[in-house]
Amino acid sequence: MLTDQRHQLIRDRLAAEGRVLAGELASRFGVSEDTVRRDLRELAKAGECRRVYGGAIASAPFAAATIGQRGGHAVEEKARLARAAVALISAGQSLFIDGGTTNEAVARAIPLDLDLTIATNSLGVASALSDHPLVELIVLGGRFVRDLGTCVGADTLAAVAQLGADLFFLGSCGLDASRGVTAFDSAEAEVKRAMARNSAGVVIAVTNDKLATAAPYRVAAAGRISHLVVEKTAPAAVLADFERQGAKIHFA
Amino acid sequence: MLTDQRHQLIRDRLAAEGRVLAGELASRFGVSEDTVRRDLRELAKAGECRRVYGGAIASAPFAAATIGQRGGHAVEEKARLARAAVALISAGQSLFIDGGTTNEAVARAIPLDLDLTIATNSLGVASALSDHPLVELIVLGGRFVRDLGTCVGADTLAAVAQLGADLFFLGSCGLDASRGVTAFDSAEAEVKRAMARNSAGVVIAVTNDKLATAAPYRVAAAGRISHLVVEKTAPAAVLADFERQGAKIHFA
DNA sequence: GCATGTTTTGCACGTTTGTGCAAGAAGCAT
DNA sequence: ATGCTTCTTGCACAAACGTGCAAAACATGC
Repeated sequence: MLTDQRHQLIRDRLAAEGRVLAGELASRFGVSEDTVRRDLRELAKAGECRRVYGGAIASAPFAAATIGQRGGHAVEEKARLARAAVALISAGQSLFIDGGTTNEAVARAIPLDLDLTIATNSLGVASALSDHPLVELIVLGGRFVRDLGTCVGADTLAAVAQLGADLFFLGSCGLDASRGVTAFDSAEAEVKRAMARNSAGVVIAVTNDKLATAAPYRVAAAGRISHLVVEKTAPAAVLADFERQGAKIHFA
Repeated sequence: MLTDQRHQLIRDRLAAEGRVLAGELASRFGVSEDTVRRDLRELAKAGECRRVYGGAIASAPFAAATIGQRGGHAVEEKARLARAAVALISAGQSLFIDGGTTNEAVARAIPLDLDLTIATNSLGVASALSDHPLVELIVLGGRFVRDLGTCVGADTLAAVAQLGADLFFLGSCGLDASRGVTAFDSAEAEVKRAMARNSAGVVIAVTNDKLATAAPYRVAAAGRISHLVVEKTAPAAVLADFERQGAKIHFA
């Protein structure tokens, strides 16, 4: 990867999110953090960003415009979860990625130098992956549900049925050790079930607010979860229940 | 291999990808890296690219040309075309919308209070429509082609085959009265053909630079075009040819 | 036909640039 | 204050670079 190219991508990201993290960029570009830090130093010298501990933020005039817009603190938490989740992926694997903001964060966190085959029914995930040159992207079409940002229905199920994956990144609505993974919508749950059925492993990354909650429609038993990525502050008691049922716990 | 020939190929690649790698070109052309470097130095001297460590990137004036084409100054013209094209839509209709920046502009121009059923294989179109509350949106999945921003392949064709539409907004690569509508890619052309087959009317909105040009793969005969939306400055002679074959001309 | 000059290309050389690693300093958090 | 992460600096190594040179391909002139 060319140095200037990296600089441009950093600029893009600064424009999109207002701030960047050194570690995140490093894993994304497949280079060492030192290199990213050097890049950031150069951009800062050119006045394109301001260097801060941990990364850099877009310089003043621009920052005002975007940072307010996406001010959520959950954004950072989800990005952290996403980085931990991405660590479970190996080159050459094929993945299902479900919808939801956490999974969109996962898609954004996938390094550019990883060759993967990824099938998704989420528009947001597909968009996030559309600039990954090494990712073979398969869009699972169907009836688009606005509230979810994903496609569901018979067409989606048929498309999923034709595929298999090593890992399935399941966007969870509710997660409870006894009731398992649950969703708010029947058709959505059906698609998730199909993806789970055709995947070797199931990965779920959740923020604490989803833990120990349940929604009406059942997607999978807790025992089906291979990897559970949670915040450091997740309640240990809840995690122990999942762990007992075979899930490997990863802290972001 | 001739020197000028090599130069042209490098130019093409710069135009297509925005950057080139010295080593990559060397192995591709079967010459030494030194030769490629000499080529790049010459092109850089002529202002056609900027030399960077590892290769070269398209220089500013050129980058402006392509970026502008994809979203700079032509944007206003495309928005104007899009507004004129949208006027052809009636409430309650079902549409196919193809990929391309012009069609994305069409999608954005669709009023929020129109209830429609729209099927698209373009991520950009789908995203643009994802906030239209009254639009029933169907995503036509398949293998995603980065350069086109659309899905193609057997899955896409199968999805199209199940649907019918009143109007098909065809994103055209080349448009010529005798050769008809043409596309750059075989799989892309196939999807367009399927959409045209299942639609009552075909609408094409084009900027002047696409008129009277042709690409390798044939999509449909000129006689298949129901509505042609063009700029006010489009050459009358060309339009007359289409009109004779049954297309209704609309000026943006 | 042969010699000469020009252009192009590949190779060898030393130099520059970018990158990763290690060690120590500095910043942040608990 | 302690322990962690992140930062800077120096260093080493590999990749890419430019230059000079020689061989080959081609054209040109005698």
